[in-house]
Amino acid sequence: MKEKENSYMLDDQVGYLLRLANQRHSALFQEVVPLRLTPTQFAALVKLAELGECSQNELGRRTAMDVATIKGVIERLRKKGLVDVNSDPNDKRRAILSIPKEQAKIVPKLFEAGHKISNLTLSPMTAPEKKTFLRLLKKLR
Amino acid sequence: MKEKENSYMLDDQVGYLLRLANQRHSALFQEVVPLRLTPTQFAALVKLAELGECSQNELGRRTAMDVATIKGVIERLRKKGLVDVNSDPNDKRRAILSIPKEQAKIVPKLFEAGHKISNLTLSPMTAPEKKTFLRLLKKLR
DNA sequence: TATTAAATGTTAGCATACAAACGATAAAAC
DNA sequence: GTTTTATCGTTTGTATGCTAACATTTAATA
Repeated sequence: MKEKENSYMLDDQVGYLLRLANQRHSALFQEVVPLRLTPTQFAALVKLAELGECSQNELGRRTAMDVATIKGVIERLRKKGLVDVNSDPNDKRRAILSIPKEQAKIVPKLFEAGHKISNLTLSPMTAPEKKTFLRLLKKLR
Repeated sequence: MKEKENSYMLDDQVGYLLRLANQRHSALFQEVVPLRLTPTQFAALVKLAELGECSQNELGRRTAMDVATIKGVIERLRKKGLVDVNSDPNDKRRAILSIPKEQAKIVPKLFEAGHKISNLTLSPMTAPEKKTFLRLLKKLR
């Protein structure tokens, strides 16, 4: 059975609903996250914490950010003192990123905030719904 | 049972997955949509087609766009000749938006493209999965 | 009626997000 | 060993998306 193409319900379309869900998440994120981090800054930081050290391009790939996007994100994190940037002596193209030792203690706080934000975002769902939703959402990568 | 807060899997978090799903949708959108419309330009246009005439602020509310965002979107649509902007004689604050008569014929093409994009975006899912996913996604508004 | 409050649209600033083009460097192919 | 290709990072341009402050106009209230 084919859809009628003389009608279109914007409010039922997956793209529109994804935008709304993102808006919801971003608003909750902002209320909970420490240090006024943005979602992308947060993603870059926790992934860098996971990897330990990493080049800028690789961190971008691991967090699904364009080279131009990760560049700006790292620059703002650097200004906040949350990321160190050093040049790789073995590869003059590379910039090696790391979290300064003095800032290591914030990582557990980021994890805690992250869990809280995820729970808040999914709070309109029951436990089995959350599980189903995340499973299906992962298909859209 | 409480989550361990000494670990955090970015790739399993709803916010990150929503960003990835949005990226997927945007890429497909761009391949299919006519006139190089962006997702927000598209949303504003089809909602305006649905409403017939509308003030700028109301169109923003109906498409979940901030006043500053809808302002820029309408300005770009106006430059493309896809939206007319006229001042309301009964309310000097208002700008009345409409789709020019010469452009009315593009609306069915937008609907067709919109259906195609939604189908492509959800193509990794089975029919029942699509239904479940959209039902759950609507809870995150 | 005068004051207050609310709605509409504008502008500026910050932060993604992506495309495209570029120089420098390193790796692969010949 | 030289040429070709690929990778890394930078810069520019366009388009959201939000906050905040603002002027104008309209509606509500005292």
